[in-house]
Amino acid sequence: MAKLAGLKTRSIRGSRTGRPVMALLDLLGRRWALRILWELRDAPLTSRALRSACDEASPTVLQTRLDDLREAGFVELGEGGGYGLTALGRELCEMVMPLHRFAERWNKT
Amino acid sequence: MAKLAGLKTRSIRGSRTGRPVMALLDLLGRRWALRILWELRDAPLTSRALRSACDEASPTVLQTRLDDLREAGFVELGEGGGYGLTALGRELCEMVMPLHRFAERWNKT
DNA sequence: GCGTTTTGCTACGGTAATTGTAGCAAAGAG
DNA sequence: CTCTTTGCTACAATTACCGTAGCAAAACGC
Repeated sequence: MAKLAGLKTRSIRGSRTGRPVMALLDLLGRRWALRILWELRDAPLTSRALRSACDEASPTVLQTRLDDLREAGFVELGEGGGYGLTALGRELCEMVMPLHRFAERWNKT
Repeated sequence: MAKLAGLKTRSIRGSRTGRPVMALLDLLGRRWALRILWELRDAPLTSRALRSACDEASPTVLQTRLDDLREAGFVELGEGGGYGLTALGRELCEMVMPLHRFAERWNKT
């Protein structure tokens, strides 16, 4: 119910302001969203493997976020099982990648 | 208390895994974090102006997130009042900017 | 076939984060 | 002094999230 309620109250696409960026920032601002994109960066993972990669995060949120990302068209569930990035998702992931180098330098501040 | 509890349970820098990226993804994954960076992209804003820009978000979270971003060194409070990005924050913001164009295309999917 | 393992996914109670409204003290302007 | 605006906080209510356990279905081995 938490999932449905979340999907009802929040409007991913178009958001309240009508500006697409806001909707995207809203989606990426939810917990584990960026992390999931990050972990799927170079290979699809099964739901269980993804959970392990995400520091054993609760399957409840992971599933919810996976649904969000799937509805947004960034993630898809392969027919042979396992979650992977779509073409659009890979494109988005390309923008998240530079954060790696940045975080390294940031840590030394 | 929510703020202090948040800062206690979560460890922004270094995080649980020790990898800086995870700490950064964790920080940016909190609500309004990305949005705040976005709204401060080209000019400092007062706390009230920022609130208006963020769709009248609750000042409680905004303040908490502002503290988080300040502790991380991305945002600073100018002596004349008003929140602005630090040099590091501007650098990070440069990586968020491309999301704008991307979101426009994404909306047409 | 039958059991075992793994898949994606969900129920449930507890905890933490977020919301929304109201308001404070301090600093500046008139 | 009065009025406005600053950054910031209290408080209760709602929502999101966590952690454990477990389900049905599909794929394995035998």
